[in-house]
Amino acid sequence: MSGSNAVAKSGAKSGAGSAELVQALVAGGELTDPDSPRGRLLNAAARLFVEKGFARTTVRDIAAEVGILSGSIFHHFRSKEAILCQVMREVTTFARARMEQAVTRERSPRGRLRACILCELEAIHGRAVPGFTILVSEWRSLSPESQKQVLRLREGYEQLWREVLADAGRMDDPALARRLLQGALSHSYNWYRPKRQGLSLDELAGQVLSLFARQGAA
Amino acid sequence: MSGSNAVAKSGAKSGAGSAELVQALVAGGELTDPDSPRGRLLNAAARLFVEKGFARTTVRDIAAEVGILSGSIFHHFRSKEAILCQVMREVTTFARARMEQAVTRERSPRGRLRACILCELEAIHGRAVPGFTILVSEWRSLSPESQKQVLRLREGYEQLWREVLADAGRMDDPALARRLLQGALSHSYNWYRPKRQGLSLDELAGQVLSLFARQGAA
DNA sequence: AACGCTACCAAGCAAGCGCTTGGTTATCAA
DNA sequence: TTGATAACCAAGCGCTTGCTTGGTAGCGTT
Repeated sequence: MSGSNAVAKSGAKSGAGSAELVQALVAGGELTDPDSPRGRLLNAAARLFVEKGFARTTVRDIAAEVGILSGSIFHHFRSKEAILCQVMREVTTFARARMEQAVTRERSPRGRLRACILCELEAIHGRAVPGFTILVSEWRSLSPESQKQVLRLREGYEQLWREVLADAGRMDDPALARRLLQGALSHSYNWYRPKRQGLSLDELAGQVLSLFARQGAA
Repeated sequence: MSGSNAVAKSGAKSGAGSAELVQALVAGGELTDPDSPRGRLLNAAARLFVEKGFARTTVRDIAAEVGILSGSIFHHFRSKEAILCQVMREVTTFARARMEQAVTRERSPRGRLRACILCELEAIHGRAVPGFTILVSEWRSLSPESQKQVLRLREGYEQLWREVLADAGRMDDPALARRLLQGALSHSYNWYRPKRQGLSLDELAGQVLSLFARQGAA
């Protein structure tokens, strides 16, 4: 929970917007500068992977998105899969930093759980963490070695979730609760449409919270 | 979609086993005979789609699985996507019939909900409904027209779920509950391993039930 | 002016893809 | 015996894919 990473070192205040958080992570070398050619490629790839899926996105698509030719991509990345891997790494890093920030702001255990839920929902649906859904939907497109790399980064994120869950209620098994929650939340990408339903992300987070923690501990 | 040999294992509960159900549906023209060449192709395709995903499965893979050459597939199906579509249609048909059977056996609302959860878990993890996970994981691989076809069949399955949910507790919104539940259950495909954890599907169903319906209506 | 470096282009290769074509074999009914 | 039909083979076509190669324009440094 105590951020011993570049975020804290860079002095990111609790209330900093996404722009500042990104800046801090870029400065700490944990994220690629989104204004660099490489960063632009990563962002374009993330968007396309979300939109069409990894297999149906070609390197020509990605290249066209940033206005270069397909071959030029391989000046920046060793392979198409390396792009996916790096996207996942950076998405994970950013999502974790963002959730740490959100959790720190809350005082009550239940408030922290709600913050986590909302945080992940925003990552899935908003533009808060572009490419977040890929972590689930394209997981099997990664080679086992790449999976290990991402998993190592992911562990901190999941650890935070589990701590918050364990604090927030009398769940027999926080790890199980997290898994069910992750499935429920990530699947919402397939049906939640903020305009069509009259349901904001914040309200949805509340509904999820009340379903998963009815007895309302703490 | 159930192979004739997969039945014996899963027919532990009371009532008609899967074999009889498949037979009845085949006789009714709702399912392709799994022993026909076309049926064998559908089964092989379903297995491969689950295992490697639709995009990474080639028609040559499917053909090799049943011992024919790739070109011969197109004697039975118009396109690769038509295979996916048909797999999804038959999986949906079978899963619905199976769940109706399971629900009818139960007397209490809570028992019916539990039966639905277990039923879907068995569809996801067991060999009860091979290819069930594709309905979620490969949904976007279908063309819009094919999606409509499958959706029409799916509607009955979802309707049944919603009725059971509405009966089983004081959920404000059965449709929302179903969606969260569907995400949670289908995601379990990515982490649940019956051998590694000491957790049976039946126990998992119980855990899910108690998390989602804590106040224990009915 | 010469260098080194980053970022990119132009062209295309080898492999793999879904799918087509024309023909062969086995089965079975009339 | 003939003819129809289902099931499949053998060969390969046209296209797309990820990726490679060799070269160049621009820029800051020395």
